[in-house]
Amino acid sequence: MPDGYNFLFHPARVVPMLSKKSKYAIKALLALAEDTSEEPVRISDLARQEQIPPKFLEAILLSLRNAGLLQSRKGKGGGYRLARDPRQITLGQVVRLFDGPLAPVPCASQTGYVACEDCEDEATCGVRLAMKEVRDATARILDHTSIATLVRRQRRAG
Amino acid sequence: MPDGYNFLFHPARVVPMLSKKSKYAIKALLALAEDTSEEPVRISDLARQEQIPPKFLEAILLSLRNAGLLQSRKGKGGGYRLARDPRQITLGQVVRLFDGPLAPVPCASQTGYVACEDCEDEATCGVRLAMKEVRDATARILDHTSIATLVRRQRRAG
DNA sequence: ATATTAGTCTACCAGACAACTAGACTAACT
DNA sequence: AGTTAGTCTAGTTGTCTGGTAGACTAATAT
Repeated sequence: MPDGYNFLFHPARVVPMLSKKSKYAIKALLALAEDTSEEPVRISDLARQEQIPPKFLEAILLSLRNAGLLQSRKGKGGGYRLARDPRQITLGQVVRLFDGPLAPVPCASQTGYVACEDCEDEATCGVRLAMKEVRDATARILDHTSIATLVRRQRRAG
Repeated sequence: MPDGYNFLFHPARVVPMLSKKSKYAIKALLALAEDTSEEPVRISDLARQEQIPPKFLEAILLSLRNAGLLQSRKGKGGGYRLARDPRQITLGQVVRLFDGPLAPVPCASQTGYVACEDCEDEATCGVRLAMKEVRDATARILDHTSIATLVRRQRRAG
């Protein structure tokens, strides 16, 4: 991101907090939550439906499975399903899985605290205090928004 | 950031929302606001005091000057000073200058809106709605925290 | 004038990471 | 045995962060 960056040029964000992985993961979980049939959904079908590069989605779903959020089945009739109730899957879990801690700065993180070496006194550091506020606000939102919440909202809006 | 990333290893955050530039900029502004003497402060002095690589700080201060937040004077007795009241310099301004929009995702941004091409209907997109909440909360904090606020807080804590 | 001081500007660099892609492998069903 | 569909390893490409080096220019002091 150039320093004097002119927003009129509509450039894509360079340092997105939310990676494509997180975004695709949420979209995939949402699609799986909305799928009423009890049959597993194939990667290829999900990829086509949600406009996600198939091989990329494959890696994402695998991570979600390893994290215990999804179940998989191989072979014919196989695919992916949610491993638990959509109310029990929060955006906070997903975002932390793919993008790491929510805090803008490691010294303000709960789940991934790391001290900064250039800081004399953490207790009085203004940057840290402000960033802790941001982290707390972000966590409050993402940890209280579940896949079920999003399904409900989308139904209401659509 | 590896997907199954183990936080126990305390690795430095890989996708920080707050770049070193923003962090150093805030620390420099803070130091300048706390400097009571009316004389300009040299880059080299500021760099030593705040533990910032001098040539890197140089570029940062230049950006802040071009953005109208700092004044500079060349030659002997020269250096940098705040160009305006510390109450009129918010963290939001600084962070947007160096890191771009606050929104985690371009389609949720006020200052740098860009539509996402894989999204069918923006009004019903759950990801966007949640990220807009995050953006609004972040903006509420950073746009209402000024350099003067941080000075006050540090005094109280120290 | 001229030497010194101190900011300005351009250019460059290494390493890391995001966002994909290719292809071999393995389990399950028919 | 053959087909289907997930698993896993290993790239690739392009971009950005966090820095460094060095020439240039303006202001001040002598």
